Amino acid sequence: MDKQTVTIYDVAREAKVSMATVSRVVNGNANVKSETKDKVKAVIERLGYRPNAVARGLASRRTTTIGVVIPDVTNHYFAELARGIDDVAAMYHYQIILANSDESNTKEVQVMENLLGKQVDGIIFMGNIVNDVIRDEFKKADVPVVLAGLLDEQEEQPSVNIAYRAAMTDATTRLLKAGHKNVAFITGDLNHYMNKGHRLLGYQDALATYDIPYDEKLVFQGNYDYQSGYELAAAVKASNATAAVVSNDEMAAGLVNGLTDAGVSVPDDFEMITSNDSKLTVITRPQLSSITQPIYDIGAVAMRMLTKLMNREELAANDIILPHGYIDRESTKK
Amino acid sequence: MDKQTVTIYDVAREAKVSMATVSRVVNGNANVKSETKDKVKAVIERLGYRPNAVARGLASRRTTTIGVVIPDVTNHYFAELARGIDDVAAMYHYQIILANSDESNTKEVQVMENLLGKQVDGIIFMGNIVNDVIRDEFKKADVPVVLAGLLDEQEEQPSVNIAYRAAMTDATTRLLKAGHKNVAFITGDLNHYMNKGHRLLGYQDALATYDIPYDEKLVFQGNYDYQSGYELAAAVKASNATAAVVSNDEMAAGLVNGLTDAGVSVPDDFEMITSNDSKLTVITRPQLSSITQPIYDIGAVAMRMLTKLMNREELAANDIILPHGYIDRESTKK
DNA sequence: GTGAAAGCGCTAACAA
DNA sequence: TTGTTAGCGCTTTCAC
Repeated sequence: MDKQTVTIYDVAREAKVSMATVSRVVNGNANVKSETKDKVKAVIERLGYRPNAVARGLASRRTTTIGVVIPDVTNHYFAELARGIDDVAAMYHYQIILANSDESNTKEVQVMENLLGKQVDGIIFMGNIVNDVIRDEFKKADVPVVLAGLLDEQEEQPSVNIAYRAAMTDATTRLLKAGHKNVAFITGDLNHYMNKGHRLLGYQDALATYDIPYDEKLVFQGNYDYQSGYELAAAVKASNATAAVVSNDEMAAGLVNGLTDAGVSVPDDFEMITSNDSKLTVITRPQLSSITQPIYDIGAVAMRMLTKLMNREELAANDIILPHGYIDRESTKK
Repeated sequence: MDKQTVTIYDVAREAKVSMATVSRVVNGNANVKSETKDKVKAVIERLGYRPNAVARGLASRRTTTIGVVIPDVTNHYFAELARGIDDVAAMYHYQIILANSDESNTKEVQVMENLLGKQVDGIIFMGNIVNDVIRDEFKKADVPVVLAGLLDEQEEQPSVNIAYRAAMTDATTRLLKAGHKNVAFITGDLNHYMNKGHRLLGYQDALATYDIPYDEKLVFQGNYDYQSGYELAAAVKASNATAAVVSNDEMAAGLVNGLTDAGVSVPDDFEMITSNDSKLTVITRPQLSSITQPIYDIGAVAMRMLTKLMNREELAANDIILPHGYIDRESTKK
């Protein structure tokens, strides 16, 4: 049960070479005669030597570990991002330290400090909001930080996202085109920049195009989960809305069930479009028409971007926008 | 952008004490005069000193990092386990290196090696099967490994689970009691010990109690996902089954939708019970009656167990079984 | 192509 | 209560 017994020193002795040479073969350095390389490799194999990454990290000042702060792994949207991150991290031989933040500023700061203490080579940050406190933490980090599925109003950090505003315009337009005059906009906290500064504007853009006045009574805020969507159903039904665009799938699932339970038939009496195209969209009845977005890819691209930053390579663009789409299912009429 | 500049040495110099003393205050060692402690703390504050966990890990041979191997973060069941793990890990000041394995033996072995190379203090392993290859890897680990939501046929590793066999007996009995003679057993790969060695036996136990012969034609294997459940619907409908117990929620969601789409009304024509009580159970229509299990707690308890093992404390029990329950929803008749 | 040696930043005896 | 001094296992100049 005691850790690590065979060291680079043992290998050097057994192979009758210096530690430096062993280090070279372990790290694939070309400057080793192929015959010594073979000899060393044989000893490594025989002794079952496994390099100590901690010692290596201390000596080289690179840990090949990155930090990932996630609001909650249990949330499918973020889990999907995380999966994209982990896959390309593995591809580049990085490990991931994952930390749940619950979007609490206190926790976010604390996990950032932990991560930095562990000497991660970079950080990918997910969440719903970037405020001064956390922006400050980014500044204190001596390593690159990239945002995945998150926009900083200040645009200080590299990020990868989709065009939330345009996507919301598309979805709203789809409904307006069908003749709806009163389309509800159902979203999360409007203090979140992505909602207020992007989605809402996209919704308004569409209204403007159809010369429909913006009506605050048609915007509803939930907290992104199923229950809040379900509870919103009553208010939505009571409003004069005949359709809705929803910012995320869990709320949309709640809404469609809530509406159905309240005797409102979707899509006959009420049409709706959601935003994430997650598996939930096909589980609900009716299935949910949705904006499509490459969530996994957002994570993957963010991680790829981070590897470049860690290698001090130039970035072609600081804020990457991945393409989105739309798919018709059963919550809209043909 | 360069890492860590102020070291323990800088603090010592500024505070006019030795490194040892600084180390003591940082680690909360009691043997420091409170006035020197204050002095040192002030300097730490002023300089913005942040201990280097890598150096600490090398010197102390403890990294306060644990490895978590997970089949796929994107799977809600495992994500929930991971959340439980992370929460108690944070509570004990451990960080988590998360690695997706996709249940591929190759990947599992590889991530185990990575983790061990990083000198993690312990590992929590999740998956569906423990075979010789991976058992060997556990043996090679010089740190404790605990299984969460996974049983080893050999019972070599500490683990935490629920009584899958009894739970399945309960669910099956619920259906048998209602008068069903032909209850289907729908599960994942029967090569998985948890299915073959526990759930199936539990199903058979219930049948035996009701003197109903076991019929292989009533057992269906899927691969745990929505699609496979949906596709199984046709075969299930074609069989003489009038009810079913299902091993996981995604398959159950697929099955209920598949059945409904095929004109079979649940629960009127067909009753079913699922196993995880996840949010999916309330999203589907009808909502799914389910075995309830404390998934988050399984992760949490596994992590707690690991902390004990890492401290070389005695374990009261090697294989912990957490209580399960049952909840009636709409996929069974009252 | 290979080796010697000086750290990387910290902890943990052991002294004092 | 505090300081001194070895390391921890590796990378990385710098010589040879």
